[in-house]
Amino acid sequence: MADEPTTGSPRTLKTVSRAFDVVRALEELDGARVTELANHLDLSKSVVYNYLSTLRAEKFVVKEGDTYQLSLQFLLVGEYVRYQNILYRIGKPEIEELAEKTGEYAHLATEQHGLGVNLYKVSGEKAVGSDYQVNKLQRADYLHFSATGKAILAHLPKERVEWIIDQYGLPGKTEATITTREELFEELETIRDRGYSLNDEEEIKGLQAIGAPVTNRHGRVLGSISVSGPVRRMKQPEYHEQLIESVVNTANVIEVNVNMEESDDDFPTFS
Amino acid sequence: MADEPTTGSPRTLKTVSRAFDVVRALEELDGARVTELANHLDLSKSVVYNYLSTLRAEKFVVKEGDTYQLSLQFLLVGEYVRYQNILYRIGKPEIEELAEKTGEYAHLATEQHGLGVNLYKVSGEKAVGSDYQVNKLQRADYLHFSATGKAILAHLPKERVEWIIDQYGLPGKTEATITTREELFEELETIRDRGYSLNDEEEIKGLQAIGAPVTNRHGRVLGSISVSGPVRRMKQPEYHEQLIESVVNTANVIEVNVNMEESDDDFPTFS
DNA sequence: CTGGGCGTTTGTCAAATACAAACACCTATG
DNA sequence: CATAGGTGTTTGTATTTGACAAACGCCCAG
Repeated sequence: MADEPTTGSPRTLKTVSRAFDVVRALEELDGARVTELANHLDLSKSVVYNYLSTLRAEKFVVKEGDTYQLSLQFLLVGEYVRYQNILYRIGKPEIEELAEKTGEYAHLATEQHGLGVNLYKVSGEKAVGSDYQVNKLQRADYLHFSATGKAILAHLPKERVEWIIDQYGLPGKTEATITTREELFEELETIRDRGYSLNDEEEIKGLQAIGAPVTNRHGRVLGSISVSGPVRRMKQPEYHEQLIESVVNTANVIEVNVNMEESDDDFPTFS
Repeated sequence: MADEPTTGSPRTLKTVSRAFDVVRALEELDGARVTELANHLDLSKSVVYNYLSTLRAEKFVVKEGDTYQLSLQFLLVGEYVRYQNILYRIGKPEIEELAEKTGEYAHLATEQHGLGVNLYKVSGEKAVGSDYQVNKLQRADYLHFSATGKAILAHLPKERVEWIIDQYGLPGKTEATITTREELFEELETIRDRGYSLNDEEEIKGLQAIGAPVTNRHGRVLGSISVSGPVRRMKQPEYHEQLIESVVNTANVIEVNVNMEESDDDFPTFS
């Protein structure tokens, strides 16, 4: 209705965007019926019905009785994407070993669209937490308040970090969260200097994490790893040093293996 | 299999379908550039460019240099969908225990759109196979030649089984695969009678699997589990009986727990 | 310096979608 | 048992919106 000037650059297809609005709504509502979705999205029933029918024909949505749900197709495609990721393929067993050795939670993360995504999580023996925490990869989250995130930020080009901050800001999570540019850039330099990152109750009160980046041979950061646990335990001096050693060492092992494999990866895709 | 005349009941949105064509092409090609995709999909460059831009704006695609890839967004949504599935939430730890106890591969599967989807896999100590096999959930596959699939089919309404056969046929995979309706329906009755299913080299030569269904209190089948291993080992009489016992027992435990949690309404399922 | 490859942008017309209203179906309830 | 109000689904139609080809700018190799 309002005359949007035909926005110059990339012409975005509204029909496709709306399809993903439907997907997001189905996620938010944990499945929904036609009318419910129509209200939620401010579209007419018939339009929503057509989107759902199409998504269903594409097998990304299932209908159970009268309610529509996202289908496991997302999981299948998602697992494919994860398996394509070299950091995941190489890092997974190493992270498992790290969790076993330290007994703490271990994480493998990467960056996408300026946010952090966990590729894999394992909990060691000492790690106690809700089943939910361990089993669910939560949504993409800010990079500036996690150990994995800060390790990544520290090795991203400065202009990219600036872009990310412009895009998402630096929202606080606890009293310890870094929320200003200057502080953050200082922190990132410290991280680069000492080779590991620390999340000192900046995300969750009582939780500390130690992270280290994984970069490829060209200096590009592929992602990062971390271990985390209760501050009380994590802060004991000798234990702390030991953990840093383990994390940095594991990151190093992954790095070497990734770079050995990636030499073949520079070829253009065949046919 | 022929195209439907456009005038039909559910009006399907071509723009949305094409967006998913792009997604599938990106999966097939392991990422691609604009021109490559345009050729692959028989669309003009500019059109493909617009689809990619839109998918990127929606964060389901990332651009690395000049090549476009599916993003981890699929994994995040997929993990959400999996976690929504009660069979996964309840079954996962039980399947892990089953794999540990038996030492074999253990699977947790469900049905969607008439095909089988693995929700979870674990490999026990004795199970040796390629890393790939274990780590990757492959695409949705036929139900009629796996132990999990047959256990599911055996407890689906007959008309639904008919629909599935009409839709996908009964393609052979090995010499042992069941490829006729009559044989299959007989087999399904046997499975119902004895309470477990057997895949005797019907999918992969040399591999046997034992499966059992998980149904809810209304008799609707939610999915199934299985263990699998080399025929030589699996066929040893006492071991065989022991495995059946373990599988049926685990399925039962999951069933009880699911039904305790599922106090609410349930709808009959359609595709 | 030049040609051909690429990704991106633009103008235009036809096609594909949004909308509302009608339809069919349920299941509560007076 | 009929009716009212709630679904999901279908249809006709106006027009928004996406498809196309051609042009643009860029980069690299010959």
